[in-house]
Amino acid sequence: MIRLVIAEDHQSFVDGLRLLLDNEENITVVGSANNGEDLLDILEKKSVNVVLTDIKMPKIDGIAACRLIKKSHPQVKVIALTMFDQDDAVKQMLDAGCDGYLLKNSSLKLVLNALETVASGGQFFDPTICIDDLETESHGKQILTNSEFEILKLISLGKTSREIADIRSTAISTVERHRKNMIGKLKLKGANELLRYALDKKYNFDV
Amino acid sequence: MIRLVIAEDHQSFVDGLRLLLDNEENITVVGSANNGEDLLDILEKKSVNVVLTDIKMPKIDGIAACRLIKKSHPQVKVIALTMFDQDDAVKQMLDAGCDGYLLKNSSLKLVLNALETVASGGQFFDPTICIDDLETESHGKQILTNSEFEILKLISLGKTSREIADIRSTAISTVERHRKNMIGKLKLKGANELLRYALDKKYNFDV
DNA sequence: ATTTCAATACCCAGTACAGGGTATTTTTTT
DNA sequence: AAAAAAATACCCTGTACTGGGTATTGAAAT
Repeated sequence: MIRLVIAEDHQSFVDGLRLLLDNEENITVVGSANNGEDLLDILEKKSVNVVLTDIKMPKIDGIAACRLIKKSHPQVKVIALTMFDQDDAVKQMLDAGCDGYLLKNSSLKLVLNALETVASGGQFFDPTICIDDLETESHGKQILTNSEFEILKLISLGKTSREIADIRSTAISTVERHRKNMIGKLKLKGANELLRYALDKKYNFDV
Repeated sequence: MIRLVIAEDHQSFVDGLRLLLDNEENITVVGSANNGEDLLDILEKKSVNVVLTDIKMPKIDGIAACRLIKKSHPQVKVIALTMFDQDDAVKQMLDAGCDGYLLKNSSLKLVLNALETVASGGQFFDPTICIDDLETESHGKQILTNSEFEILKLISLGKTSREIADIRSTAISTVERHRKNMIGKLKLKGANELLRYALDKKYNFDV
């Protein structure tokens, strides 16, 4: 029997997943949290085998939470959830000792597969995330060029293309071109996702 | 002698503050961190009296960090730093047991005052943050109407107005109207800030 | 020495949203 | 029952950005 806790800051995602997993006989969702602090609280109070946790969460993020869990409850298996295929985040999560990772848009079947695999002592890594890239640190890293990275940082600060162009003393068209290129190579959809990606990336600006 | 650690996301702020405090004889900055995890690490390794910490930080935020510090090192004094006068955050920080809070644009004099006050066992709260408002919980809270709040959540999930209209079975124009009203009453500028606000607010969706 | 890549910059068409105004209906308050 | 607040929906104009395409320049790689 898998006794699962879901930690994810979007409650609707939690609700949806709970609903899907309710039909599974060998899985009980014993609790859910919207942040790392609540997750750790649940671990103190209930008997849990597997934790499915978002990487980016308020209060204590998935990486820090995983580290703390592996220290205090080493028998608990941890599977990371990520929105994007972010090498750095996944790498840090692996470093924190997680037992698997999934993209948030994974099929239910894949989720079940992952849960059962880690519950029985294995590891499960979403096939669409390429581990080889993770090993060759330098390779997966330099996706963005210097200008792109610089612009990404400004985007994360809430600047518009107009403002970024002024700051960098270039034409707006150039900034827009860089945005488009980033959206293309990161496989994002629109300005919103780029902003979200930029905000997410701040995790790694200091690494 | 005050043995201080500064924890703050923006390194430039840390550098600036370090420089200012270097001239103070009774204060030694024994370390600095850009995230909560590193902050806790420093506490393990060095002898520290006072921690000056940002509330919003990667990995482990200031509130969670404060709680953990007060558990493991109850003698260490914690002062919170906030960019804005954010009632909820300050309230949670107080709840976590912090000994004071400052706005980031405080004068050096105020910072020194705060450091010395808490180091000698007192509490120091930035006078421009009104505690009275903090008590009357209901007061500052119900700014957004139900529909607005619902739409804000969908915005935080990255939905466009078109998608939100579909989900809620209303016209796009209605969603756009709610967006405009929110931007107006929250004094924001544009879709980006609304998205950032929506993402920020997730701190409180679960409170 | 030549190819390749990054950075720069422009064009056009189309979408998403802001910022303004207004109007109708339903619900809540009084 | 009347007044106020919330939710709904539409108008128009302007801005920001996407999704295409293309071209020039300098630096790095081969």
